[in-house]
Amino acid sequence: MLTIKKKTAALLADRISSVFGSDLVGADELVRMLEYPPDSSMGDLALPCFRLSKSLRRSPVQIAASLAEGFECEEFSSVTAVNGYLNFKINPTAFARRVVGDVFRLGDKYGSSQSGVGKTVVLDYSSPNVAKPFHIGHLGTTVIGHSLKLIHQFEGYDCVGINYLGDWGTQFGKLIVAYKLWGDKQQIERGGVDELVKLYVRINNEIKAEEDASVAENPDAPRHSALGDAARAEFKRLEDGDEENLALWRWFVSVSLEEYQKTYKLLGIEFDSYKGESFYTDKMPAQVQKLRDMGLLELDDGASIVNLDKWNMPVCLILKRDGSTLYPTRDIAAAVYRQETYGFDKAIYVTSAAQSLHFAQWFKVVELMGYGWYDRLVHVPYGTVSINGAKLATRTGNVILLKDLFDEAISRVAEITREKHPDPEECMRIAEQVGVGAVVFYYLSNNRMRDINFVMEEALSFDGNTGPYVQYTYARTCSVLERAGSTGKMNDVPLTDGEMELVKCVALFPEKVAQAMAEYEPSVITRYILDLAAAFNRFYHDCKIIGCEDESLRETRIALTAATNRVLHTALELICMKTPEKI
RNA sequence: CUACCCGUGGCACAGCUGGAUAGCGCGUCAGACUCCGACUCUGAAGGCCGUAGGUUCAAAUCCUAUCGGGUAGGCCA
Repeated sequence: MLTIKKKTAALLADRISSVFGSDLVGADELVRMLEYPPDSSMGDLALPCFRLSKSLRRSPVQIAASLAEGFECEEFSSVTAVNGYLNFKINPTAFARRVVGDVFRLGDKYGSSQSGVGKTVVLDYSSPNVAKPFHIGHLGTTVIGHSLKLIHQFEGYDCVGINYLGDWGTQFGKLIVAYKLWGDKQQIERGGVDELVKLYVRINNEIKAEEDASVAENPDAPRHSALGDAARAEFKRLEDGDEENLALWRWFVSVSLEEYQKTYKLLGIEFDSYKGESFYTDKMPAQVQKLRDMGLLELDDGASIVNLDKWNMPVCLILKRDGSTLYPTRDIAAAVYRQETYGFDKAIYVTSAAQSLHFAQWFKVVELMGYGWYDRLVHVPYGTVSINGAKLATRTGNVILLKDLFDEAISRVAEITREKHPDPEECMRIAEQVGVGAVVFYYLSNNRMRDINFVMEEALSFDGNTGPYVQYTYARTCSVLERAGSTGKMNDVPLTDGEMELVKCVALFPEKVAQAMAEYEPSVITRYILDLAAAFNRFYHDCKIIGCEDESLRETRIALTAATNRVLHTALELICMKTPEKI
């Protein structure tokens, strides 16, 4: 399948060499040079000839004129030179026929260039911390990460989605102490992760109180807490394989996971691996030894570090003064394991931009260690989220749990759908798809690097550029097709501007998918969906479809609707949106 | 102090591998449709693209400086 640009570039390359007898400009180069004019009245595609003027030693105006002179082919109804631009007007019927034909022929593969066939990509995303709240701060990594996985799968990659759970560390010592002191098994079984969080918050407060008291008593002595000591001791026992503590730890993890699964299910997310931090504890020493053997490790103030001065970065800490490991150590060990296990062509890490330095550092360390695959590591950062203008803070209670966010969204939608759908089950199903979709669409509308101020009212709005708007449009196409009873057929009828705009928009999809993947940017798809929905709604408004008198025109319009329906479906799924046929 | 990210109409955002009159949504005002689904569509008002220099035939887009906001920076993750 060829996109308009590729097809045009191929024709142009021939044209240029036959007119100027020069092979200076290749088709690939021309694809990059071609652009869409700001106004379609100028043309559907344009080649600015300014950059060619140096190599062809002629003025842009002359070049455009020479190329336009007698340039005829069936693809274009006209090729004209305007102020140094070579403007192409597409032959509408042939073009529409080809585009819609591609959509019908390729079905749910339309838009994919299959550029990832035979390659493997590992995606590390979502990764919540066990026994800590799963809140909207995790929405970015979860939704962007999964969307990137879907996009890569669509392009033919073998994908491994990894939920790198925060399931190890001193917080488990604290949790064990807290549970033994105040915990209630049945309460946790009933209340789930919320109860664990309560225990965790309580012990942290008590430890802080003890420390403050110790300072008040003797300002010169270091801060101290008996509970803190107990927590460290329990974690040590856990590390040493104490059965009782291990059992508790497993239980805490499974209770937390159970809760997260509910949210994942709403979003349609499944992971291929849940290997968390705990899995890598025994894989770190080998990497530390390798660093030491290679002479990369330096002692600094008792800690083991890798000096990164040469690369204008602060040192990367590998071991604490007491010899215990750190975050970068674990990430390096995990990357090595994943390369050995999956042989990835790309490993993508979706985390907050706040961690950019951390990733830059350990990526560099991996390179220094001589691992040839260091350049396959990709950090995909995203901006931070605030709520109503205020920063997220567990302590002050300024958090919105993901499950509460989705519950709220769903119940608001349910109030509206209830009138239309008396069947409670159907009503809830639709409310779920639309409510969750509204939040996801809102989040994925922006450039991922932009900081988001999360305003519930806006996220759940139904007007304008929103999830409900595009899902509604999709449902409308479904309804039209159902009433039509067929998927139509492209006939040789003249197309209006509105119809052509829709066809051009459909034709753009493959480019957008490629761009979204190249930039690791799901919002490219989100905005494309908006364009497509708008183009369809204009078409829908201007043209009678089912009620069209002319049979061959009616069939054509139904086919256009079917193509739109197909692409909307594919595109929505790429950004973790459900596609309800009725709303 | 150093590094990275962001700074586009009242609000929230596209456009940034330089290219033809800077786009979309919300809000405001005025219309159309009320039909294939409660929706949607059309038009108007509103921007010296943070500021100042520079490169170029051409700068919202590249470079430099500067201001404002955010994030990170050795024993947390």
